[in-house]
Amino acid sequence: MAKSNQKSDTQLMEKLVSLCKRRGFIFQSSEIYGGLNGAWDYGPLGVELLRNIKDEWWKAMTYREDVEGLDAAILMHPRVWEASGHVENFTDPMVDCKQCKARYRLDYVSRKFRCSSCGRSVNLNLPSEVMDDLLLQHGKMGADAVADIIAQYHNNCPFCKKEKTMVQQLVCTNCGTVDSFTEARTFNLMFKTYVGPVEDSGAVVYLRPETAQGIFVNFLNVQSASRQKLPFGIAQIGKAFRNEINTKNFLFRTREFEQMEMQFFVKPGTDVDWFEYWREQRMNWFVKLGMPREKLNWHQHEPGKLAHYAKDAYDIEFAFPFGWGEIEGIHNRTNFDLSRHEEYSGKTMKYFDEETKEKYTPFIIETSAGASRSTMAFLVNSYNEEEAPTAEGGAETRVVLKFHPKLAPIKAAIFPLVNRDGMPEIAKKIEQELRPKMRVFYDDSGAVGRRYRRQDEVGTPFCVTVDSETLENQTVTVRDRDSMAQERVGIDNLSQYLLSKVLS
RNA sequence: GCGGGAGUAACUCAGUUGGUAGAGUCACAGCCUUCCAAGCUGUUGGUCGCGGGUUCGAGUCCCGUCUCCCGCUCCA
Repeated sequence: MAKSNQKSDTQLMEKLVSLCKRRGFIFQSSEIYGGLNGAWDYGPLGVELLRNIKDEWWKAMTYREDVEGLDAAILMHPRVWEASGHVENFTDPMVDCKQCKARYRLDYVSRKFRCSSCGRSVNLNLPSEVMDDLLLQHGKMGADAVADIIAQYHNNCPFCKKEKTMVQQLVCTNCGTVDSFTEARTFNLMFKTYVGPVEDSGAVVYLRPETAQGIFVNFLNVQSASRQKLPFGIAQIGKAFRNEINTKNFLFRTREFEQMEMQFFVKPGTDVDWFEYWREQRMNWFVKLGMPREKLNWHQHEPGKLAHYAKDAYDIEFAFPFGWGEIEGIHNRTNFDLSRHEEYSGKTMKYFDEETKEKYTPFIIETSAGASRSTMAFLVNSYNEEEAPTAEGGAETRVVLKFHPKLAPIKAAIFPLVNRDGMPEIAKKIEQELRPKMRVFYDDSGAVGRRYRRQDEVGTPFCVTVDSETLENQTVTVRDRDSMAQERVGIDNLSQYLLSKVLS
């Protein structure tokens, strides 16, 4: 993001957040109690938008012969998260330098050993688990206790030969200050809770930090129940939870969020081709729903920075006002997950290929989209302010959310032009006819121009108006949100007309 | 977690040296209106984020805390 646009970008976000609250898209969680950090509620229009996005995803991903649906429980056996690596890798001990306020992951802090007697420094070789433990104990254990542990491996100082004098020192790589760190604090990003009324460690379970594991552990259940052959996928939409250190940017980084994930199981060796296939599919999905390609970006994870499970990984990023932000990840997870679950559960996760008579552990191509993040991206993308003519011939700013009709919370609004001559009655009848077929809104208050603008602000693609001509020939005007152009349509054809526009 | 900014009606914001809390918009009920908001009349709506303290008296001063925004940091 260019610096010069920073202020207007911030203003854009503020206007959007304000509109979201005022019109019932997004509210802050527990607002009357002062709010809960990083949690948001979807209001009447927000939930429609979110549902529409999820529906479009579900149709695109599961209305095909090679993908099945699933809805796994949020609570899973705790061993799942040991197998997945989340217990081990989702924990980051962090320290802050008291001198320069820099924050580090503890394992990135440089360290040396020093003799507390003669003061000379030396490199020591200790078993790695001892090294790790010493780091974790930093600040919590006295120098003597540290010296005792080191003495089990190096009893004497190599220089002055005194016993039990070696202590560790942590060096800030930013300001060079020695031992100025806060106590190590661990942030496990998984929320913990307890099964049953007793809070003992045997009953600990986690709120899932991703929906994917529910798919992996059900791989063979789904495969056999649906009689699918490889390659095939399993799709799931659901909430996930991460105890983020910092939440940020409205819906972008929250502690509770919703994922739309599809895990595609393939024969090893075919994974690279499927990876490319799904990348293309997923990018197209966003474009078809109205996102300009130039507002979307591929970000490839650097080979050295890939997650522990991944062979290749691309993110689809959207141009948010605060910069590029990931809205979906397409990852080649290899056979890591199934192999680990096989190891930890003792149950086979292998697939038997009837045709080639081979038995193997499938590779997995993951498409993992954020439903919450996508909702925010679609909101940002749809927000427009434009000059619109007024009745007096002047110009006013028109705020309009240009949602794709499939995503719009309200599909059509119905107005009587004026509240007399039988127009309200006809308009009411039209409303009742349309309501079972799509989300509609009836409005008869104020001038019709005001009603149009109100609908623009929530992204309603069509406004139907009953006027005096309706009384003569049974036609109404249908006003297009984006062009503001009107077209006369017969009441008989109205439902068909709108449905064809809304569904295509 | 650090630094900076902010929090007063549903929204955007005023609020003087500490002295009974305001405006516009929105909403609602009418009136008027024959196609692109801000005509008329009336009405609803605020423990000034929350909790302490100072004071005869706090939206205003002090302390703490929560939340939001920006920048760092972090983001298996």
